[in-house]
This record gives sequence, structure tokens and C-alpha cells, in this order.
Amino acid sequence: MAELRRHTLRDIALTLNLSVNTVSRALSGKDGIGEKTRALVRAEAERVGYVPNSLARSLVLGSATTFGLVITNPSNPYYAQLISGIELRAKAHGYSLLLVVTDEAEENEARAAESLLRSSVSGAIVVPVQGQVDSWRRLGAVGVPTVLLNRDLPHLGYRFVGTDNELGAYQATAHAVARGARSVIVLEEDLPITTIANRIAGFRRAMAEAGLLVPRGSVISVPTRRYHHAALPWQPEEAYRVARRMLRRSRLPDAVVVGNDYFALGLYRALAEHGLKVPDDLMVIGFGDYPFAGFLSPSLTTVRLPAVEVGTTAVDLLLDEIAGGRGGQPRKQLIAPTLVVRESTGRPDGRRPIAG
Amino acid sequence: MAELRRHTLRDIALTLNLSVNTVSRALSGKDGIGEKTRALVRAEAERVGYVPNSLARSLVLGSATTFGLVITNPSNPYYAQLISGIELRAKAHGYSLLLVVTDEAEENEARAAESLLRSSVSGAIVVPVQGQVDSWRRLGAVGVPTVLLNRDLPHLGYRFVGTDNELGAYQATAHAVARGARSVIVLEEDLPITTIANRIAGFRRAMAEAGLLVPRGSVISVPTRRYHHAALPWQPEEAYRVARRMLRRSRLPDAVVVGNDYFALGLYRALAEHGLKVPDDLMVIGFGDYPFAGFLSPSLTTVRLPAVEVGTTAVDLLLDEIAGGRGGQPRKQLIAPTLVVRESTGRPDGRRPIAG
DNA sequence: GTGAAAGCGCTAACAT
DNA sequence: ATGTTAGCGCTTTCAC
Repeated sequence: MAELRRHTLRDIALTLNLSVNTVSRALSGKDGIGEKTRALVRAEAERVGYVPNSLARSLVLGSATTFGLVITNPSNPYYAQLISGIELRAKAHGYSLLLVVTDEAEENEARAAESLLRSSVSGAIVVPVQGQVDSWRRLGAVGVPTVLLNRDLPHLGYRFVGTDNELGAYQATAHAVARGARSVIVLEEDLPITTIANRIAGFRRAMAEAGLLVPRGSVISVPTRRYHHAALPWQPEEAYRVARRMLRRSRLPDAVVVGNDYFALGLYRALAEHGLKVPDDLMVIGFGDYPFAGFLSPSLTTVRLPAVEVGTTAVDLLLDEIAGGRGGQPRKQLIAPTLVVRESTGRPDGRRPIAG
Repeated sequence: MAELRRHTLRDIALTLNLSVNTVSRALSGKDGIGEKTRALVRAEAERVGYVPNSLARSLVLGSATTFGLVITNPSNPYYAQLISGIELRAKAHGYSLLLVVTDEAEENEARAAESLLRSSVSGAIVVPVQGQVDSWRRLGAVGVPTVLLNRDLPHLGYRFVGTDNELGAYQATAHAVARGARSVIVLEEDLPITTIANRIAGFRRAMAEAGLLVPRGSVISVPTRRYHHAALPWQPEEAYRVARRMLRRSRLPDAVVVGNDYFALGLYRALAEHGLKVPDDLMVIGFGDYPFAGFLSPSLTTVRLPAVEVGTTAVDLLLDEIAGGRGGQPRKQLIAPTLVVRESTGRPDGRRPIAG
């Protein structure tokens, strides 16, 4: 069926005594071709196992049916889900995915941008590192539709889809307050990204609305960046260290909101070692609703992030731009997260919550 | 710097009054070119922000500098790590990554194979679904070097890299036995893949060596396949259900070896609900050493899988084949996992183990 | 309804 | 050391 060299349109044309052109149109479903001819060509293509050469096709057309996907770290469960969602949607529309991992490093980002350019991707979905270097301007400049994910770079004017992190942190904090917390501490990654700035803003808003003070030191950074290596999970450990220091130093807060569910793991351990009980001594609220969150003990109240929805929206925006549309939609789209209440913030009804 | 149309070799040739060919060689670092000319060309390329068109290059050369990576489910932490590792290594050698997700479905697999073919990838790394359909033969048939990951298809003759699952399960079981277990139960996914068959074999070997019986029903399937949807984490929940049934029915085993750490979460919950203590009433051993394993309470003894090593080895094999080498290495390469002992199998020293 | 010709941007072979 | 020619496999334009 298939030999060592791939068959081309020319091969089929030759055996059928047709022109390459005719074969091309027969297979691409264009009209202006006899039904018998079309059937003939299709049969022969089938027989020899013809597979079109996308390189040639894309070269003529000026762009490949490929989307570039630039992610900081696929080992983050949130991004893993995102990748699946994006791949599924892209595939459904006939696009392949070129995956580039930046590992939160600007150097990689510059190379990633060039890689997408070289490959003539027809669109790009990018989680930018948000550093000093501007690696993504060129994509737009040469006409590659680009959508930013989760971290905005407003000056580029690209469309943006992300989670409403401000709202998420607000919900988390407000929930803690509603359950009686008067002092709340936030544990966040030390990345200089808007994601985190927004969460802190949400936290402050909730506190302000409740008329609660936010003393200095209420937002604690967990140093993770220098450990960034996409293949390694480092976060619970680092959060554990930071949490231990926190428990030694300060007066105990009533609740801790952490930047991701891994942090909650480290915090849980530190608290256990100090003989503190969650939620009785201290409430914990996570971010992410990672697969394990509902199965910890106590199960973790956490902000579920709409990873798949964010991903598919990004693809849709790209498809829309490729189709020429800029259908009046706003540049910036924020998708609301959902607070999933579990045991780590108390169980007022006395029953064990259902895992989610 | 960059305008809407990308610059080509021709553009540079025109402005410098050189032939396209000369420019090409100047930039590609071939010799037989004047140093001044080369400098001139490079400067101009830099000035206009020249980016080579890989489509054209690959079309001429017959294959793209791209590897196809076919994964069943990126939301599995093991595969997430694998992806990172592969991407890093491939990138270091100048290869991009075309990612295709199969979601354990044969239909997707057939389409995936064709997608790689269309894109003229220069190599493929594949985690096959191991179903009835033979989607991967054609790749090899048209000369695309292909490496199978984790699940072998020996009849294809492709190189294979994977984890030594037999050994992993053996270690896990032997460890439980060494800690006093006389009856051991295995909870595995219901996928018809060699991975799982091998683990069961390892389990049986350990039991046999210890002179222990393996009664019927010692291997329990957790139905996950029908839920397969790469973007959704379903496993703890399913394992929880199965574990609950197990606890109602049978006499209590001394230890349970589970197919992945998610299952351990479900099992933990079921045990807690039955008022059973780990490890005192029952030991639990996981598979995967997912990032949370060391932070559960009790922390989970588990088989750490060499995801990154498997991934980079796969890339190296591909590079080797592309370089023409088939350097006498065996077709099949198994990398040994490591048992990480933590609290869930008892703490003979009475001290809390360190998280890993 | 079908064919011939041109060209996408690049590299390789063969000039000079 | 540089230029010319040809061609990778496909689609588009324009004849017939």
C-alpha cells in the first residue's frame, strides 16, 4: 500500500493520464470536474494511500494549518488541562498544534516567537512570561493572529482571554470572612505577573469591603521562580518552608489563601507539624481545584479555574480572526472562576462535603 | 524592522546585488563564501529581521525539523512531565514539537498518524493506544523514524523506551511483604495495555517469591476508560467507588498497590470512611510519585517513574536514527523506577519521613 | 471539464 | 567565490 517514497499528486496524475491540476481539484473537492473523473481520482488516491504534503500546500498558501501554543509549564495541572482543551478544539477545526514550553524564561520566549514565525503558524496562543523583553510584537506585525492567555500585554493590542483572578481571590477571601475570619494571609508565587497582582487586588477588595485591616506582611511570596523547571514539581516543598517560617513568626491568621493547590499541601504539612487543625484553628483556601483537592483531608476549599473554557475560547478567537471577523467582541475576555467549598473552611452543616 | 510581508532570501539578494544562492549559503554557514560577503549578508538579514521559512526549507529537504509527539492524556502528571522533558531535549537539538492527543481512542490515533505524515515530521514519539487498529505501521513504511513510549508494539520493530513496570510493581509488592503484608490487592486501570499486564506480572512474581497466595479477585479494575477525556480528572473518584465496594465485600487485605497516585487518594478516603488507619490497618502503595504524594497524610509510599529520563531517551533514539546510526543498542529499553518509601507503609524508625 | 504554466521560498548541482 | 538552473509538491490563473 505505502512504499518508501510518499505518493504525490503527480504520481496519481501519471497513472491516470490526467494533469496534476485535475487531480488536485478532484481531491480538494472543488467543482468544475466530472463526477467520473473525481471518483476515479479518489479511488486511485485511496489505493496508493495518498497523503497530501502540507509543507507544499502551506508554502503556496503562505501559512500552515497549525497553531503555535506557547506555555510556561505543562506540569502545572492547570496548563495540562488547558493544553488538552486547546488541542481538542484546534483539531476539530483541522489545525495541528506546535507546542513550545518557555519555563518562565524570557530567553526561551524569544526563541519561541521565532520558531512560530519560521513555521508559518496561522495563529498563536501565548502565555507570556511578562518580562522586560517584547518577544511577541513581531507575530502581530507580520500578520499572525495572536491571542494572549491568562497574562495580558495590553500595549500589544492582542486579544486576551483569561481567568478573572481578581474575582477568584475576592470570592476566596470573602468566603473566609463570611466564615468568621478577621485576619487573612495570602501566599503567592513570586512571579512578576498580572495574574498575581490581580489576585492580591481581589484579596484587598474583599478585606476592604468587610472593613478589615490588611497589615504589612499579609501577602507572602513563595520563591518558586528560581526553581522553575517545567519537569519538576517544586511547589509544595517551597510553600512548606515559607509556611513554617510564617507560623514561627507572626500571630496566627484566621485564614490563609494560597496561590495554588500545591501550596495548600505544603501549608497543610506545616500546620500539622505545629499541631494546628484545619479548619478549626485556621482555614485554608486554594486556587486551581487540582484533581487531588477534593481528596485531601480535610478536603480543600478552592477556586476552580475554568481551564478548558479559557483554552477553547482562545481557539475560537483565533478562528474568528482568521476568518476575517473581529466581530465586535471586546479585546479582553475574563472568565469567572468558581469557588468550591469543602472542609478546609469549616463545615457548618456538620456533614462531610461531597468531593468535586 | 519587520513589515507585514516576511522578508525572503530574494529580498536580501536584491538589495545586496547578490544571487539568492549566495545569500542562502552565507546565512546557513556553508563555506565557499567571502568573509566580507558573509558579514554583509548577515548584517542585512539582521537589519530586516529575516526569518527563514521552514516550510520551503523542509519541502526541499523532504522533512521538517519537527518531531511528532502523540500522547494519550497530558493531564496525567506523568505525561505532563514527559512532555516537558521531550520538548526541552528536542528544542536543544533544533526540533519543534507537533503535539497530538489521542485520549485513548483509536479513531484519534488513525487521524494522528495521518497528521504526522502530512506534516512530514522527521520523527515520531508515540504512546500507542494498543487497540486493534494498526495506525503506526505507515510511519515506518515511509521512512519516518518512530519510537514507542511506555507501550510496546513489538511486531512493528520500532524502538521502544519505557518504564520497567514489572519491576516497579515487584518492588512495591515486595516492600509491602517485607513490612509484613501477607495478602495484597492491586487496583489498576481497566485499560488493555501492556503497562498494566506487566505490573500485574511483577505483583505476582513478588507474591510467588514470598510464597504467598494470590487468590482470585486480587486484581481489581477501576473503570476509567469510558470516562477518558483528557481535560478531566476522574480517577480519584472512580477509585474511591471501587475501593468502597472492595471494603464492603472482602476480607481486608494487608496492603493495596494502586496503579497511580490518584487512585491512592480515592482509597484513602474510602478507608477513612470505614474508620481504617493507614498504615496500621492497611498499607497503601502508589504509582507515579505525583507531586502531592509526599504531602498527603499519611504521606504516600509510591513507585517513582522516570518520566523525564524516558522522554529524553526517546528523543535521543530518534536523533540517533536520523543520524543514520542504529548503534547496536537494543530495540527495547526499560528504565527502572524507584520505590519511594514514606508513611503509608509504616514508619519503622518512628520518625516522620522527609517529603520527596 | 481539463490542461499548461507560473510560482510559493528554499537548497543542491552544476556552472563560471 | 559567486551565479544559474532545476526542482521539492502543491495551488492559482488562465487557456482551451
